[in-house]
Amino acid sequence: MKIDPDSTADLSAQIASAIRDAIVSGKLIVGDRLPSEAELAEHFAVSRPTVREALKRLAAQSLIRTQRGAFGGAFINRLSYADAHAQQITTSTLLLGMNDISFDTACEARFAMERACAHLAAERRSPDHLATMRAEITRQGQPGLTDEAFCASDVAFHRALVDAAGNPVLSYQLAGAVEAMQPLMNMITFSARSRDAIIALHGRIADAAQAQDGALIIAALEELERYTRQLAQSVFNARAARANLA
Amino acid sequence: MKIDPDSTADLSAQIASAIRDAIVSGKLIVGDRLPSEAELAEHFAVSRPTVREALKRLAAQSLIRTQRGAFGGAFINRLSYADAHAQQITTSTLLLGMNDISFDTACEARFAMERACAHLAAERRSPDHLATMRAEITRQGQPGLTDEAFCASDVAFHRALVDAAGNPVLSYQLAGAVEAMQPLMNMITFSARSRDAIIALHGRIADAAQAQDGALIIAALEELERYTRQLAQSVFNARAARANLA
DNA sequence: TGCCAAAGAATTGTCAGACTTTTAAATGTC
DNA sequence: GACATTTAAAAGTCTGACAATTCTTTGGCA
Repeated sequence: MKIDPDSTADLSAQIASAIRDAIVSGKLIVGDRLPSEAELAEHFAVSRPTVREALKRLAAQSLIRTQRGAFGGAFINRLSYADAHAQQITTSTLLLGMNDISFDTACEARFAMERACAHLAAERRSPDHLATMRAEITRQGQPGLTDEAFCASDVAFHRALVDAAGNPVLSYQLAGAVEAMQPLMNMITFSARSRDAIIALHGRIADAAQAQDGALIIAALEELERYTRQLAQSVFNARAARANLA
Repeated sequence: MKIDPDSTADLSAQIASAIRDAIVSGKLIVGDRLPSEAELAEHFAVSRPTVREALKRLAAQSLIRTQRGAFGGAFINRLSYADAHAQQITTSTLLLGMNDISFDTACEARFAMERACAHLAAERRSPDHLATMRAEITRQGQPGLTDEAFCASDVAFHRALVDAAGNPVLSYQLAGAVEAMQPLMNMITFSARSRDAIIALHGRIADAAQAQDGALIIAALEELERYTRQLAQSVFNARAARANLA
């Protein structure tokens, strides 16, 4: 592990890169312990605070974890689904929030990916997944539910559908797409009528999953996408009209 | 922005969290300048190195960028597609590399997602996308190409297909799925015969895209998935047999 | 002998203070 | 008004120190 002496970048960034490369390339493997901060400082010919900044960068990406005490130190982390998941959601949320992505673009991407799970979900769904979906549908019909709670339940429903595909990689990838949409969905006001329409479509999806009919799931998802985009359109139009009047 | 005085976590982690929350929740918006390190240190009642470690954590996630000099400081970054992309690929690659994901699982997820782009790609593909696909097909047929170069060209081909869907969110999400597979694909030895088969399927995909026929793209992708998984199977079987003999 | 408690050592976490480098604004000069 | 110089603010880095944590070892006791 070497660093380029005439790079203009921060030393801590260079050191973090060097270690990250060693991890990604497999030179350092899960469970390995890095040298102590003092040894790393000596190796890279920098001070300990600089090494520490580099390690914090890696810790922020869940690449390493540190442990205090004798025989503690920095250890290469096994990147868990949960960690990857969390990072994925943070990144997707920020990307959608900061880049003026249109609701349509995000919606299109999300439903396109979700439809990709339909056939696998139909084939592999367990009673557990079906039960979760039914439970969320029930929750969505309860009176007095806030829009936020309705959205959260919607996300839970769709996550159950995705998880039903029984492919953890797919679940992880989809998590970002589905959950990152939530802030955008939260901007929508759901009337009683629109909630009923969405709940009915959810019911069709659950029925189709129960019947293990992938094509039906896709059909319902397509209708849900159409309806969601139309709903968002009318909400945004109404808002724009109000803004013009004021 | 406050930190919990009786948390057991690192101060730098707590401070990073506090600032990250402010960004995600929108209290800090793109372009905003954080207070100087000295001011942050005073605000959180910690030392400057501790603040710096927190800022490095955020910088590792591309949430902020720092600038030296007068009127420099830490600024909230607009998370670009390129940054999100890079993070997505790193995370996915590590997840696949560290968690004993079977080739089949990763392959299934990847092709399921890619098929999700097919109809949009058929509809929106530009001459540019078609040209890229054709160029990569030509490259793949060149004699003397290493397996790594063949894989890289394969990735480029599929990226062109995904980009043809004309949805940046989809491209970003798919990047992880497609590119993270590359290390796994690199474990395969591609014989001349298998290369020819893959190239033929790529040709069918390009033809279907040109004809704007989404169903044909999907059919070719399904065949490609089948073939890829079968190829991997036989390579792994052969390897296992050799291992048993030795 | 066997077990428990205390000492010791290694290592990260945090702090204080100083110095260097970079950068942009303010100032001065022609 | 345009260009060079000064200046100040801020990040980047270093040194040295101490605190907190945790495993190992050692010592004492029954």
